[in-house]
Amino acid sequence: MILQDMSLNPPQQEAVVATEGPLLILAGAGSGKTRTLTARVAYLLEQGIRPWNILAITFTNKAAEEMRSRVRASAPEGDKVWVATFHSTCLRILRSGADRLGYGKDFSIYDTDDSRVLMRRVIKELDFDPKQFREREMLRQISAMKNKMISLAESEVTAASFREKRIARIYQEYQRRLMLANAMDFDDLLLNTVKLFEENEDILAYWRNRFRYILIDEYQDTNPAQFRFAELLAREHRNLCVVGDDDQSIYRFRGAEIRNILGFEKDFPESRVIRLEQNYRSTGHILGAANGVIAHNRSRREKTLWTSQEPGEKLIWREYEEAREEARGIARDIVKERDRFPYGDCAVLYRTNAQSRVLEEVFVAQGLPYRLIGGINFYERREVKDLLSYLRLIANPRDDVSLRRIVNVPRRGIGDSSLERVAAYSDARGLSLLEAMDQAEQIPDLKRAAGKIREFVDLISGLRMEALSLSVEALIERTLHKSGYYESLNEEDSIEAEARRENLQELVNKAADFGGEVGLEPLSQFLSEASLVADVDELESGEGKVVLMTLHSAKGLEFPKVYMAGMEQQLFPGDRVLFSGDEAELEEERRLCYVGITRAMKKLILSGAARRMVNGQFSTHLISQFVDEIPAEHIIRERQGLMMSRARYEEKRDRADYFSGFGRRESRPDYDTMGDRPFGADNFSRGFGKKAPSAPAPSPAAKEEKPLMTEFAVGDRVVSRRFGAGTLAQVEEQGQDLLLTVDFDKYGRKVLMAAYAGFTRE
DNA sequence: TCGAGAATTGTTTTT
DNA sequence: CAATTCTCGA
Repeated sequence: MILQDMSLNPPQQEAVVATEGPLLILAGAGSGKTRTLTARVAYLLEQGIRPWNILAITFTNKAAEEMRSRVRASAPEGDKVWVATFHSTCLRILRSGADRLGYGKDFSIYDTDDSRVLMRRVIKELDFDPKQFREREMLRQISAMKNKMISLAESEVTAASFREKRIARIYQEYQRRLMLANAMDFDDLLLNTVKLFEENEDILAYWRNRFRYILIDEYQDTNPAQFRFAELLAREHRNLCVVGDDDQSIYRFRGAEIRNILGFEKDFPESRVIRLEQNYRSTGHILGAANGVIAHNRSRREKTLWTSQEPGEKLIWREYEEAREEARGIARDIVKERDRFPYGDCAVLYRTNAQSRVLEEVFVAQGLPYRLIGGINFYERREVKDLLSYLRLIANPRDDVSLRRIVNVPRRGIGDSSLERVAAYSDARGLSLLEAMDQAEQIPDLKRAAGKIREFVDLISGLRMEALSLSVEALIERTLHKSGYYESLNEEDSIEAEARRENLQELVNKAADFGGEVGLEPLSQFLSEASLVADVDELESGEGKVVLMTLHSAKGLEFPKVYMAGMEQQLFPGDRVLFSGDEAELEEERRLCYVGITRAMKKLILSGAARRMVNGQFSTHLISQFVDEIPAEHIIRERQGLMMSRARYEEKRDRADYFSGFGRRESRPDYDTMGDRPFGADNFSRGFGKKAPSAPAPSPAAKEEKPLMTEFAVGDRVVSRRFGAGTLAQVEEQGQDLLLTVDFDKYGRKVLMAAYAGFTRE
C-alpha cells in the first residue's frame, strides 16, 4: 500500500513504519524528507489512527500546505490531520484557552513593528535613557529570555548588574502593557501555550490525549520553548518523531538550540535514530561541494551525503569588479541559458536583504521577470497595516498600539497632545485608550478635541456593532468608507496612491477568499492568520519568474539552477562574525552556505564583487573563505583576477612595507587598541572597539585600491559627496566613529559622522 | 495641530 | 546613503 506506492528506500521505509516511541530522523539535505513524512502520516492513518490524533509541525505555512495536500492525496481522511507551524498551532490552542491566562479570546498578535512601538512607549514611560536602552536591543534581549523561557520573576531575581535590573524592569513593563492591550507578541504565542499547559492540568490532559502522534520537522531550529511544548505533550505517550539536520541549523539568532537535535537521545533515552543520507536532489559535483564546505565545521554529527546521480556540471565561480556588474552578469547569464533553465527554474540567493536592491534594479532595467521574497511583507505595507489596525481595534478594543496607529489616519484632528492627555488619564486608571476616550468629557484640558474623540469612539463602536453581522470582506469595505480612509486616498492621484488602492483591493480579495462567515470570531481568525504569514508562504511555483531571496528564506526549497551572489569575505561570512572571532558563529554562517549550496539541483553559480556599496560607502572585499573551502575538483573558476583571495591578501600583507600608507595602524598592530584610532573614514570604523578580540582578527579588506583617508586633523581640506569641498573645523571622537565639524565652502558649517559622510581628500 | 526641512542614526538573518 | 526622528514656523 503506502510503502509500495511511494517507492521508498530502506531507511525511509523504516522511518515510516517505526510509529511507536520517540524517533529521531536525521535527514540530510534533499534526502526525501517530505516524502517520508507524508508517507509516515499516511501509514499512521492506514493503521487505523484517527486523523485528529496526529499533529504535524512544519517550519513554514507553505510547507504545511504542501504536506497537507500530499497527505490528502494518499489517504482518505488526510485533510483532517492537524498540519501547521509552531506559531499557528499555539495560536489555535490559545484561542480556546487564553482566558485561563487572563487574556480575552480576541487577543491581538503584535508583529515586530507593533512590539517596537510598544517598547518605545515603555522606555519613555519608565524614563530610561533611550540611547542606553535601545528599543531594538531591548526587544532582542526580551525575546531571547522568552525563547529560553526565563520568566519575569526569574529575570528579576537573576539580574545582577544595574543594567540587567533595568532590563528586567523594562521586560516587566512591556509585558504589563501587552497584557493590558490584550495582545501577545510572537514569542508569547509559544510561551503562553507552554504556560497554559503547565498551569492547567485539565487542558494539558486534553491536548495530550488529542495529539497521540506528534511529528516535528526542521527540529534543528527549535528553541527551548518549542522543545518544552513538544516534551509536555509527548511525555506520556512518547510518540514523538522529530526530523532534522544539524548541518542546516541556521536560526541560532532567534533562540534555536542545536542541542535539541544533538541531544535528542538524551532527552528521550529509548529513542531510535534513523539516518537518511542518500540525496535525491543534487548532482554529484554540487553534493561534493556541499560536503566539502560543511566538513570544515567541528561541532556536528559526522555524516556524508551521497548520491547515485551523475556528477553533472561543475560549480562555477565568477568574480566582478563591482556589485552592479555582478548583478548584470547574473541577469545576462539567466537570459543566455533560458532555454535550458527557464526563468521559473532559477533562484538568486544572498546573505542580506539589502543585496536584493542592485539585483532588482538590474532585473527591472533588463525586463527580466522576477519575484522578490522578503523585505517588506504584504501585510506590513503601510496602508494594509493601517486597515488591519482598524480591524484589530474593532476585534480587540483594548489594542492600544493599533489605536495609536490609526486614531489620526486619516487626519481627524486628534493630535499628539490630545492623545497624551488621554494616555495620562488611562494610565492613571488602568484603562485602555479607547475606554478612556469614551470618557473624553471627564478628561481635563481636552476642550475642542473632546468632540473629535467622541466621534472616533462612535466610529469604532459603530463598526464593532456592524461587525457582528458582517463578513470580514464586508466589514473591510464598511471600515474603509466610514473611516474616511477611502476618501482621503482617492483624493490623491499619484502613482503611489494608486498602488495603495491596489494593495487594499488585494486585501479585500484575500478576505473574500477567507469565506463569508459572519461575526467577530472569523475576524480574529483572519487577523491572526495575516500576522503569521511569512513571505515565503506566498511563493508560488509556475509563475515563470526568477526568485530573489535570502539564504534563510530558501531553507526547505529547491531550484534546478541557483546563483549565490555576494560570496565575499565580510559579507558572507559577515564582518560581525569575523571580528567577533566566535567560532560557533562562523560555523552557523557555514551552515547557511551549506543550505544555499544544497538548494541547487543541477547547476550552481557562485559570484562576488571586489567593491560594493555598503552603508552608502564603497567597501572592498576579498573572496569568501567558503568559496575556497569548496574542493577544487568540483568548481571551475571562470572569471578571475578581479578579486583578491584571502591567501593573496595575506601574502601581500606580510611584505614589510605594505602598510606604510596606513597611518598609525602599523605602529598599533593590536586591533583592540583601535578604539581610539585617529581615523574613521573607512570601514574599520565599524565593528571594532570594545568587543574586538585579542586574537588577531581575520584580515579585513584590502584597502590600497581606493583612496584611503588615514587621518583627520583640524584644518584639513576634505570633499564630501553631498556638500562638496570644505575645511575641517573640529574633530571629536564619538563612540566608534568620529564626529567632524566641517566648514563647507558652499554650505557653511555642518557636523557629520565620518563613517557615513563618505569623505575623500580634496 | 501639522507639515516640511533639518538633524540624527544605523546594518544580518525571521515567526 | 537612506530611513527615521526632531524642530520649528504657520
